[in-house]
Amino acid sequence: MPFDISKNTNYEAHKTAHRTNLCGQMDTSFVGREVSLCGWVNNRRDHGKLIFIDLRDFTGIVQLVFDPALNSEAYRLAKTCRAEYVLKITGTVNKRSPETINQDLKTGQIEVSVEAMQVLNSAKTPPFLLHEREKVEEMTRLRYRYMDLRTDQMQKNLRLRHHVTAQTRNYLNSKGFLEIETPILAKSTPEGARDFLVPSRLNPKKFYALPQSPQLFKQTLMFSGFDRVYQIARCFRDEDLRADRQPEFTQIDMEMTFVNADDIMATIEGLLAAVFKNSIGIDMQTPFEKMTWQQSMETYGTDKPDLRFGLPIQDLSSLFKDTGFKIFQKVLQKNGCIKCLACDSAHQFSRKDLDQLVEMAKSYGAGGLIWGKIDSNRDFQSPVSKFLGKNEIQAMVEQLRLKEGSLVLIVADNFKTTCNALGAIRKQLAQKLNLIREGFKPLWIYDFPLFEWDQKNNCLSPMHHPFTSPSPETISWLQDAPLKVKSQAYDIVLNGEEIGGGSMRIDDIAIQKQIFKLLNFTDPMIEQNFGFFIKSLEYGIPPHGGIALGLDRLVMILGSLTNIRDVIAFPKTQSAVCMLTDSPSGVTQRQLEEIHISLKEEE
RNA sequence: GGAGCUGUCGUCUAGUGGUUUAGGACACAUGCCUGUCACGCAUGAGAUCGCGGGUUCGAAUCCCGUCAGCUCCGCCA
Repeated sequence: MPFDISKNTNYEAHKTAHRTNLCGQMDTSFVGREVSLCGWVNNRRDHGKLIFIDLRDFTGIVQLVFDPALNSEAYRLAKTCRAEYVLKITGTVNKRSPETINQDLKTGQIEVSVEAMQVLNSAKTPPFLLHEREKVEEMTRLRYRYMDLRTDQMQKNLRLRHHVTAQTRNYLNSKGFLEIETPILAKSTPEGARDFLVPSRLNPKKFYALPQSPQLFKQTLMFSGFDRVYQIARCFRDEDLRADRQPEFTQIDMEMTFVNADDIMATIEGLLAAVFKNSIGIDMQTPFEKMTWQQSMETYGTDKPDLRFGLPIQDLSSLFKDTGFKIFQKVLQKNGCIKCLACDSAHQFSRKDLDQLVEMAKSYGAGGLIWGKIDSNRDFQSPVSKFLGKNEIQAMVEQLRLKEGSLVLIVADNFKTTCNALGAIRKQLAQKLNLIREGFKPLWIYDFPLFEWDQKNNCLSPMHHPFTSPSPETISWLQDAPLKVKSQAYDIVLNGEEIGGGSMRIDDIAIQKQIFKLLNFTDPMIEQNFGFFIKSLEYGIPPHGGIALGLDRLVMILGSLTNIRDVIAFPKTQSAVCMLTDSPSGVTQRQLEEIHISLKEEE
């Protein structure tokens, strides 16, 4: 069930000098009582001698009635009211006559006959109708964010977000966690995303960096004996934006001492179960499903699979190992693989649809996409069928259990590209065929490779971060075959979104140094960037690990939304601009001089 | 860095080379209305079609460029 504002409001607490109650609170239990209410004019209906105003606050809408016979002054004022005027009224709650009850309104059983009114503020005509938010272009809503935020939807989203952070604090506090803040003006590090830099006025030519995450600080707090800490931490990464990525975002960031990965996962499962139960009333099954990285890539083509539908990727490499089909031959010679998706309802896919899927595969770097349909003669109708042997087709039909009307989509390329392309197409098919079931499907992905190969720089790079502990089972490969080493890292995935990730950390200085070496960090570089950290490892540090949840994404999923801008009060556009404040913007010459910066002329 | 989609009164949109003086709905203004509830009725105001070039007798419409928004690839330890 969706988040309900009324169930999460302490009405008594909102009593003030101006008002006795809230609008959405009004029901038949108030009949006969005099109340004072404050709010905005949602709508005015002027019948000449009788005026209705729908008064709105964050809890809902209540109908006010203005009758000149009751109070001519209030009636006269009501005539002048327009949408979004701010009112304070005092009146009596009356039961509506049966024929005037509005079933669509929570407060529709009653209305307030206004005896006194004060217009606290007037308003210009709003730039868009609040109840038409869904239709209004996002650009307009972001420009007038203060109006957008008045809408039911945004009120609900941000109140849900608050509820999630409140629940998080409650839960973690009860488990012995301390909330400790770490610096926002932090240190730039060479690894990972681009840093946002902040020049230092007091230290010419030097820069702080905004933290990409509080990683090293929270580990350091473990070294200091705080045992377990968390933080609702703002993080900054100067990378391109997406529907689920903003340059500044919020993590529920935590770290624990004397634990193993299972302890951390159990803690997160408890936290998420509490959050789901208390915010949207969903009971989550714990423990969550777990899957190795390898299995996830093989089966779903991604490390963040959406388990609300099946449609597994299947491997055809061995089936085609002796094929005469040149494309497959070449791929297999280069240690690539042949994988496919198979589904029913081939008739739903026009030639145009299939061409689009081919384009999609190409956009993910695949050489192409081979498609084929099983027709009524159980033949494989495909542009490439003439290149395939009869027995190969027969074997494929059997392995994939194809029947009339089956559609097969094959990608042959290197492992990563094949998975990537088919993973994306799998999601596309599920959407088109309406296979995505309602509900929430969390799972853990674990057993990640410790490193991946960076093609561009021709070196190893950490899959998670350089402080991730190798798994004991594979650590012996570190020197000779580092790409075979698995890490003690884990991601939590929900409905196809990565909502968090963490790891057990390295607590052995020798291993930490070895990893830095493997990553091609030179000694001076280590000293300069992680000097304090390496040094601290020498002073007795406990085994520790942690995790960070993406709060924005979590709330987005809880609210059944499709972009995180809708759960952020003041988000930025795809070009990282704030449409409300028009940041970023230029600064004065004087400001620049103070921070020892001169600007290059535009080329 | 790349691909795709979008841009017309305040808002949402119709319009795909010529009866377009750019139409409608909602919002807005004025007036009427005692039971409406995204009230109703009447009248009115409101857009040189994101911006700049080009093609054409003629451009909101076609072409090129550019800007902005969105989705995606790359990127995001």
